[in-house]
Amino acid sequence: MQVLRAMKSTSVSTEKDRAESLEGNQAGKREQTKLANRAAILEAGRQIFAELGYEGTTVRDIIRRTELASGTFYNYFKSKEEVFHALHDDGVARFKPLLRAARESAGQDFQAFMITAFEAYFNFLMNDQSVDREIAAMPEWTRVRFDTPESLALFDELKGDIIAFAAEFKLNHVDPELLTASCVGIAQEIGDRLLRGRIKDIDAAARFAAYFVLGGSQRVQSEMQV
Amino acid sequence: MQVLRAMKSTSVSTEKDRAESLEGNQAGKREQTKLANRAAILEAGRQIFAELGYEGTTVRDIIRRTELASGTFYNYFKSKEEVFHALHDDGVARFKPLLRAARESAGQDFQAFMITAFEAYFNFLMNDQSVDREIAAMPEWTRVRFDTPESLALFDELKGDIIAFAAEFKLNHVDPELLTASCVGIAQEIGDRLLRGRIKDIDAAARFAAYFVLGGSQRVQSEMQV
DNA sequence: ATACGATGTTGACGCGCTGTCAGCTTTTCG
DNA sequence: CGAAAAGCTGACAGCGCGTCAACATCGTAT
Repeated sequence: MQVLRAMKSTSVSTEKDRAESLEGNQAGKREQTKLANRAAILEAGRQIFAELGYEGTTVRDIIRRTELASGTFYNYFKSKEEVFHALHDDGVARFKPLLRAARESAGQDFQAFMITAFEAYFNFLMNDQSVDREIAAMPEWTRVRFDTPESLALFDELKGDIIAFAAEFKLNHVDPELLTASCVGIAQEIGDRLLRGRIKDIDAAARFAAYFVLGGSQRVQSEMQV
Repeated sequence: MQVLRAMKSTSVSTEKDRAESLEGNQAGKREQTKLANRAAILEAGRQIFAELGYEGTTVRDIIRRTELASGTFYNYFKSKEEVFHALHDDGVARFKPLLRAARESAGQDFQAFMITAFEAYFNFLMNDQSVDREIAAMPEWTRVRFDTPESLALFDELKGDIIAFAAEFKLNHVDPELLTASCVGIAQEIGDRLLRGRIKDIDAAARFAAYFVLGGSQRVQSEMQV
């Protein structure tokens, strides 16, 4: 049985847009079911991953939560990994505009960019219904991390921004790759602690990270004393 | 068939010590085979994980590389995850003394500690036969990360060191948890790039990281211009 | 030396997941 | 409307999982 009007309202946004864009036009029924099935699988996957963790879920678990037959799954995805990648990429796509907004609101102000960007990331982490959020928050010892092309594109975009600011501030001896990597590493580790509740204050964390990137622990010291 | 004198010379060091310490004494034969079996499984696991990746390997793959029967595996480990954790912990145990050496050689010099510690970590990553090294170097999109109690203990030790230096330098407004987390994040991301060959110069990377932690991008700029 | 209990090993078994494919249903289009 | 294309279905063979009754080996008491 195919899934026609499945998709709960919680469905993944970018994917939903994809569906709706064809729905308005009188798309062929075939086209519609394909979109609906894909969306149903993704939504089921999002739920199951959140419940069972990445390792714990099976393709069968996902498909069982839809009205589709097991074989149909493989018309849309090769494996659970591909489902997760699609969900992950969707999250990245949702975050991208937030990063762009941070850059635009900051103008030439490197410090403002850093604070806004870290804030945007941490808020996104804590509030967006992304798979990564659910997964990372699980009390597991073994975790997964994903480097999709979409992730790498985001990294490159951030690197581009950082290169621009570095040029502005004559940081010509600072390797942009290393600098960007460090920012990402910091965001990851601090984000992880936020998700696990070991740290509560999102804004303080963002300021810490931003000052740290700009001037290291010394700068943090001078800025954080109220 | 039990494995008595299995262990290749490449076997995991800490575990090997455990075996040899009992071998010298006239340990019971039972005791010996237990150690040898455990070691054989670990060594087989190390190889297979390196060949097939974490996700790709099965308990059967591991046991097939030993002379043991499948049921025996479960007398020693609950799952492949537990094998990996043991291998991982072993790596952590091998790294720990290197970190201690860095702290002792640095005396009261925070900068020296940071440089030596990052150098030690990056060299360890690139040269030690750890599972993590092999795994991280694989061209996968999906990766695993492990937070074992052993890892957390290492983190706490590092945090303790950092707290000591922070007190020395009156960094009383710098949250040690966040600072340590940032160091770890930087080490992870840069280490990853070293493993994947995107970056070559280990010492330059260590200096970058150390200066970055101390004084952020500005400090890197002023220190790295030869 | 022998015998017996304890300890550990073995591999076959039932179960569930994987990915496939022949057959069937639905859609498209002339 | 009818034929061809598209795609859904679920049964199936293959394999990994964790278990366990039967068996082998070791330690120990006599």
